[in-house]
Amino acid sequence: MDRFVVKRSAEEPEGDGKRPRLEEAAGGLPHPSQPSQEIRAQGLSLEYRLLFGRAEADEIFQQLEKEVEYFEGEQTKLHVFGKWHNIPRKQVTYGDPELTYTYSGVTFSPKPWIPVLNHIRDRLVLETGHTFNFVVINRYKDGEDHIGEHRDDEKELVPRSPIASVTFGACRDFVFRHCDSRGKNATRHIKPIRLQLAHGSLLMMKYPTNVYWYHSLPIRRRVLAPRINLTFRKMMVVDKKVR
DNA sequence: CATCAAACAGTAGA
DNA sequence: ATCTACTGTTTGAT
Repeated sequence: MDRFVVKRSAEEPEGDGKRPRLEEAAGGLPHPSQPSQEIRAQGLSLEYRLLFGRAEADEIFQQLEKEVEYFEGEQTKLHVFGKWHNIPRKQVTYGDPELTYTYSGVTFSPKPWIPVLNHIRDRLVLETGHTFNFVVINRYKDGEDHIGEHRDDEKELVPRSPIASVTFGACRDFVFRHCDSRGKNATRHIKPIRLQLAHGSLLMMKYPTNVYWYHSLPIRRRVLAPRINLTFRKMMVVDKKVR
């Protein structure tokens, strides 16, 4: 791994701006309890660290397995290239009640917050100084479950707000690819960036990562255990359009 | 109107 | 013999 810069920064209060954010002014500076790795490439800005120790992560994982209720029925299907597919994972959204979230033409309403999710969310505020009002939970039952390349570029996201990706359970490869180096007509040759996301880890995806970089969780047949990933976001309240 | 897809299937190469 | 990475899909939504 020599094509991107990894910097150690245990104490750095904020990565991308000179001025403190409003949230920090309100809630105090973040207090990271673990050293973080900064991962940078052109247009990519990530911060990776462990958020929970082994014992606490184990406990949260079990709680998630017991208490999270995933979408069923229509909400587990996706229409792509003229065909309907069952998504190769389980998925659900939780969040503040007035929010909605749309992808691939389907609008989701979040389920109301539950204690285990608030526990994780509180820790994120404490450690990063950012607040979140919405979370997408994906459960990959084993290495066959996966998600294809995409960007988190939904309209409802607060512009430039970071996305916090928290992982529990099996460690899986996670791949970033630059939009200009995908497919046959690639205009540039930017090598993909591969990360491994460990049990209890946090990956902060900061602006402008999602403008230029696609990410995916590819199939890994040797992985037999489940992984639960939670992506916490900050969404805007959008008036529902009446047509 | 042009773009392009949170899916899979097929295939080549490791 | 697997497994992985890359290409194409071909149609409806934005």
